[in-house]
Amino acid sequence: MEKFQILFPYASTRSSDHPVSSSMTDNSHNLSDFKADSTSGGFLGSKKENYHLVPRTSSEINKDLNSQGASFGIGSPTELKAAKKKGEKKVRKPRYAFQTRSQVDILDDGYRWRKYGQKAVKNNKFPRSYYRCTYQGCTVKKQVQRLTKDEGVVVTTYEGMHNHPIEKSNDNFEHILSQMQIYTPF
DNA sequence: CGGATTTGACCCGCGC
DNA sequence: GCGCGGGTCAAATCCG
Repeated sequence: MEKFQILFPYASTRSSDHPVSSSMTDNSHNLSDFKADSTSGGFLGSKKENYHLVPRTSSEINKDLNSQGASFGIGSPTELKAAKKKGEKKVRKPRYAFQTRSQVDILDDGYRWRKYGQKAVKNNKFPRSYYRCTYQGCTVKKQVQRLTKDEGVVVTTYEGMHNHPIEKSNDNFEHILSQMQIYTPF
């Protein structure tokens, strides 16, 4: 595996005057709803390197990404049909993004993901990949994209929370320890 | 053979 | 209404 480190993106000054919006409205099979709880994201870290998670709000993320010239469609609503039909408040599922510096795109965070799409992103020569957690009933998604600006940087965005434990039997304690760090930064 | 990936089609919201 | 950008579906394909 390969080492990578988390960067703390911050930058920005401008705008989100046009937050890219997207559609998330989903489809036919009603996914079991997210239990949107806007606090903790339950993902974690990986192997041998320790790193910190930086939870952020959608708008913050948007700012960052926009300012880096990589428009990432975060910001959007993940309000679902369910919300519609139930007349509930539009809950936006929280999204958490962070950047890492790595040669590889697939950061192994301990969960098992199934790729369900890949799209070219405007202003970016690298495609964005979409993954969904394969655990039954778990609707967590994540997308990964590399910045053209600096192709050493990979942006990973998580959406939703896992409703189950990590699947992988990870190699060793180091991994577990790094996870513990993740759960306590608040 | 079964699960994961690939990849083009499809769908939706938004701005013009 | 149309086209565009972004997100998802799903059939075909790949791979263990």
